[in-house]
Amino acid sequence: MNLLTLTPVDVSSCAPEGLGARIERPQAEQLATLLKAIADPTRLQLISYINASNNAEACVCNLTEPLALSQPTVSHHLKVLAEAGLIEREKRGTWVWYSVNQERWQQLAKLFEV
Amino acid sequence: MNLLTLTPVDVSSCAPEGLGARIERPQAEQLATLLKAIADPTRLQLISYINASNNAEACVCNLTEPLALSQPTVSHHLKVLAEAGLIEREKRGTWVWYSVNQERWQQLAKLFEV
DNA sequence: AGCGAACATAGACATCCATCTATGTTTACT
DNA sequence: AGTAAACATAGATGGATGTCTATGTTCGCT
Repeated sequence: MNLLTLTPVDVSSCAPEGLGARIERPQAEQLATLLKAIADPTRLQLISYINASNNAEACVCNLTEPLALSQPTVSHHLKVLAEAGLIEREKRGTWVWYSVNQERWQQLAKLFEV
Repeated sequence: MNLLTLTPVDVSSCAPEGLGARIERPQAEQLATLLKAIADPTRLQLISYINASNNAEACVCNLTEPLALSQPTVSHHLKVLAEAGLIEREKRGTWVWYSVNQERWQQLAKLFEV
């Protein structure tokens, strides 16, 4: 359960041909795990807020107030997104800066190209 | 709760600028509802199986066996997808044929174009 | 060293959800 | 009309999940 040693699912190998061909259970489960990470209103807002920030990055303290959520709740959601490989973590001093993994995001887009 | 009178969310207006700009709670919730519909391994398989079938359509009885699920469970998932506007229903005699709404599917893809 | 700020983790709790069995509804066929 | 098949709906149940409060950890500053 170490965040740093997590190896996120390889999106491009999840469904190489998108959803045009039959996918079997293991691939479907990996894909679903990835999609579940973004299928939450709070996490969608977090991603959009990070993208809309200066340098397209934000720390936790920048996100709690506009979302009106407690700090642990925001941390929890960021962890879910990070475990899915959709955002990246960078610690600078006391602050932790999160940014969207654009490459991974583009891989996701390919899933919908039927 | 009538399936026929449901008016699915207009995907294109959900997040007109993708997730590059801040989205507020109501839009985020609509989007999440849509994404939750596909964030399930069984429903991902259903979509892929439908797409891979003859004429890109399938009836319930074609889907229960390969997915090893009960018929009511399959019907339930198809209903969720239909309510999200991602698949379409067409009754012919005793059979009900489901097909993927390609237009709506393409709209989804645009959400990931950051 | 000690304190405060930023963030993570743990645990609790209420709600949602995927699945099942049982049953209802519609259609085709004899 | 009666029966069987295809599908939907209802209700139950175990497990996942979003949120909170309380607490731990790390870092900078005096």
